[in-house]
Amino acid sequence: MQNLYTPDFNLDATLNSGQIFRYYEKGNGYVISHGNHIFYTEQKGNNIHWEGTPTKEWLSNFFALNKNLKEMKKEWEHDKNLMEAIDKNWGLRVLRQEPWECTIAFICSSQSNIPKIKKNMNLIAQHFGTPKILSNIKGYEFPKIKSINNEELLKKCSTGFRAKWIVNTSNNINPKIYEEAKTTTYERAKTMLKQLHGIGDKVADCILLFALDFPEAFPVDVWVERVMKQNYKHLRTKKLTEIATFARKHYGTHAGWAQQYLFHNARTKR
DNA sequence: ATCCAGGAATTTT
DNA sequence: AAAATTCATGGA
Repeated sequence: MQNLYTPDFNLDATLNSGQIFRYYEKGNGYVISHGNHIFYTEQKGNNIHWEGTPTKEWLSNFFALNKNLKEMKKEWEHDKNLMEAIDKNWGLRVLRQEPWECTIAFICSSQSNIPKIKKNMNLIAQHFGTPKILSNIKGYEFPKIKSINNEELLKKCSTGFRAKWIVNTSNNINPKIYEEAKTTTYERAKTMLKQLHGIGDKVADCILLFALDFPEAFPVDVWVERVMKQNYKHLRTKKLTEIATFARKHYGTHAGWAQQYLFHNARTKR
């Protein structure tokens, strides 16, 4: 296995915080399928070991190792509740995903839950994607853009009423949308994504944050809504978009990372 | 404005 | 054990 130095990194918290869905536990680590890549990885202290298709460069980018968590934490020191969430899950990182897979995952996420999204994504990869087997590591490449276009088959993936959104988006998406979105402003990129079927404010923010390098995007789902309203009483009467706007100002350029800590902490505590 | 779509997970009774 | 509720988008 190859080795990668990963300071301030928590593989368990990162994978289990509802960002990616095609992975399973194996041995002391995980088998992860994402985009075209399949690999096994496990963490030992400040290093991860891995084997599979990715290069070291791809993995470093995927795990967003260039981001400085200690600096982010400093910017958020005024927020006591966030400090608690961070300390409990130190090393949780926002991954840099392959945008198409991320798009489909979060269209599936609407009115759903993490175990079910995992089921949807694994079935979609099995039905529409290509199997990839590296000795004892088994996974699927995620189907290419435009190829997820059979509504009947999508319904067999338990996607329910989202099946037609996926077909519609798959057929109508401009493959260059991601490159274009990356080079424009947060607001404009969000507007572009929301043209697609099944993508509203929350799903758009997830794609911006998890795949398009907009760390300020602050997706507000019920968990985050609850925790924000609890921590900031003046938000109790506000709408979701107002909460998101407040949070982007309040937490700054990496508000989305703060969101990821708040979300994971809210879901795992008790 | 309000209701519903499909469905596993979660919470309440 | 069984019943009610959860959950984000778009269309009626």
